[in-house]
Amino acid sequence: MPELPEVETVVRTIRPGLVGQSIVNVRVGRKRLRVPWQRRWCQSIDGQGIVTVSRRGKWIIIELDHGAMLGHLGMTGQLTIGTRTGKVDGHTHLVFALFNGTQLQFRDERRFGSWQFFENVKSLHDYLDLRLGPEPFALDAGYWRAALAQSQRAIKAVLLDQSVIAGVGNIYADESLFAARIHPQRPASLVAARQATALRNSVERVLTRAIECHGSSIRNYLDGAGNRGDYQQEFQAYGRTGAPCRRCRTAIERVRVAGRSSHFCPQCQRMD
DNA sequence: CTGTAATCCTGCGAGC
DNA sequence: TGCTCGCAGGATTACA
Repeated sequence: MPELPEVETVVRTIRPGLVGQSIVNVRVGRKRLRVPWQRRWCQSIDGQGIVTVSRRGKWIIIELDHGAMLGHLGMTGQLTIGTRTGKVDGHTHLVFALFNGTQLQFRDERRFGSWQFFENVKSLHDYLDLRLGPEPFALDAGYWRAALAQSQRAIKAVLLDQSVIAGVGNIYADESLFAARIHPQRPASLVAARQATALRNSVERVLTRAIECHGSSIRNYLDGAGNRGDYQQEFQAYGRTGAPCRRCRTAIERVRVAGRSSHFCPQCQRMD
């Protein structure tokens, strides 16, 4: 569910309520998340102050006085700040009570999300650096050109590969490819230099605009205050199978690329 | 190094 | 109404 714009929006909406606060209690649900929460982490976290809240790719980093928590929203994760009396259902797996009476809650229907605690920030970043390429903003042109030139994979598969570029998911890959007029199945190495640059710019533009719209809410996504995003109203390709392309009226098609549904305009986005 | 499929889960809409 | 099927914003692993 959440890609970079949604994660960025969550971080921005929870940050003011978290920084400067301290965690006075941790409650853990029974059901296991993708990465099992270690009970001993509760001891480590209890009583700690929250120093910063940030994002790297689709990951959320909550830095504490000593150590840091690393979270991922998976497909259906919701991280919100509520009141201590607020309702939590069976899908709420972590509740961090704060000194001021509010609480940070993690709710996740499908439980593809995860939360981990690291004793020090360095080890957390080592963990991320192992998995993530550069952020998609101000992406180095040479790096991007080389990344595409040396890959025979479909261009969309490269966009979705977090170790090449961090933060792009299925929605924004489709939207960026549409904007740059590139067919999702086109081998990356065959994307011309001009097109590669166009794609790099499209990714940045699409993500920036999506952040302005507070992300896309199709089904589950909510920001840190429990509000939906609006970017779904601006989708050009994603989820528009059969609908007319907003540029040329040709019906949008859907194919499978890298195991994911991929939406594109067969007229605007040519294979050759 | 590829690509593909399966895996972890729950919920929803389509079709019968 | 109730059932089954396919699909869903992600990451990781196994396997051809």
